[in-house]
Amino acid sequence: MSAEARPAVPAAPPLTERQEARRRRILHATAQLASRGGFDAVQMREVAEAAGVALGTLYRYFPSKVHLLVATMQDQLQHLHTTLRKRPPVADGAAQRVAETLMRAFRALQREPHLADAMVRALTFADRSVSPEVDTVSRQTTAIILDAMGLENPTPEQLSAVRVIEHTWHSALITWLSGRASIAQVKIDIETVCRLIDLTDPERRPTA
Amino acid sequence: MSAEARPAVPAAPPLTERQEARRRRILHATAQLASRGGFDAVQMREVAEAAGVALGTLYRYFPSKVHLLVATMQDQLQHLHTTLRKRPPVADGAAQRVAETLMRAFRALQREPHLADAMVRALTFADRSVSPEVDTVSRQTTAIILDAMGLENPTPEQLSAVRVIEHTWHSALITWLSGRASIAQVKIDIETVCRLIDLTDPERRPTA
DNA sequence: CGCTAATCTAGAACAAGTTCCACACTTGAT
DNA sequence: ATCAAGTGTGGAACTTGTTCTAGATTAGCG
Repeated sequence: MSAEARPAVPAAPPLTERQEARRRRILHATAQLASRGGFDAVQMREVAEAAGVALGTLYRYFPSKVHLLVATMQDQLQHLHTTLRKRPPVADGAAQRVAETLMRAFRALQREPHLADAMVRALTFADRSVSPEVDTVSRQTTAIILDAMGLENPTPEQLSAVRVIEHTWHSALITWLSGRASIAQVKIDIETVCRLIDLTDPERRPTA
Repeated sequence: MSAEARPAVPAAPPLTERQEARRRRILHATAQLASRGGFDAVQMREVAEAAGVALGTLYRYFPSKVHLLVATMQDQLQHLHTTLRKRPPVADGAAQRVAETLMRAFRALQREPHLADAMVRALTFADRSVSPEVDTVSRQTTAIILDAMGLENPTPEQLSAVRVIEHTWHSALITWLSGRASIAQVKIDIETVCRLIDLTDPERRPTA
């Protein structure tokens, strides 16, 4: 139960400089290819070639295509989080700030819809073998949302709301990526779900 | 905008009896295999063999593995909806009834977790070429939820809430299937998102 | 420096989704 | 009954993710 235990990731062995460079080249090539044609355009052989690395090496660094794309998403989320920290949302009220933050993220994704496709599809297609990595993405997303809310010690109720917001975020992205929902529709869904934040704000409705 | 247009599905050509039987055998074989080992266990060659049909024929009926599994989901949802109509939820309040309905569906899925895995993974992995079919699933789900709410003429606001509930439903299922969330966690998420229903009930908060 | 273990490389091999092809069988219209 | 078009069959072939192997390279260490 404690946050100490890290059973699945005992410790990433420290990488040499060349290895770090390889890893970076791989992720870069992946993002490049993904930006072109989405999930299908990320072909392991091509990634390996573009990164100047043997196929076997690629698989040593990332044990599957999904691992590779989830790692790419971690990378992108990192950037996003940094950017957001520099320019926090300005809206009034936690709900509005979260909605603003997610809409900003959404606009960033719209600039590279194919890349978004590759990352999100990988994320939801991931099976148990990728759970630790997907979990990291989930924690990053949670951190971004909590940041936007400006909370230090969220209540369990608020954490539930955040979970539901993440669910909606992922699923709404999918419907948009597969052309079943418009940008406007996604916006409405995000705003709708963000209402849950006010609903679970102990300031407003003290212990319901 | 009108609900009349059906651009992508001009009209399914009527199937002969033998064809209907083939289709049924295919779907049955699919559900069977999926129940065993989930998405990966549904192998097109095996489905074809189990259904007593040539591989090419299988592909004539369902143009991809994802199409096949989404069709399976349509089938299962049909069953579920029929069952639910016979025994509607009994809880007080729209939100409670929807939560009850979804939890019932969730328990049904728990009985065949591998089948659930196959169907849900296919659903979220589906690309644009499967949009019409996925949309059908979405409409079925919407119908089930609206039934539970007991609504004839939902407001746009209520429809938004329903959309968000569907998002949460799908995404929560995925986190459960990939072992990142417990059954209890899914329950909490469902109950949390269902609160949106009360929030958008014009009876309770007349035009906010 | 010289050795050993780990890492990389090139490429073959394998697995499963998908496509193709040549031929057999229904079916429906004449 | 017969012919043409459409449908189904069996199986090969192609694609791309993944695994495996044998031989170079590299890194750390005495």
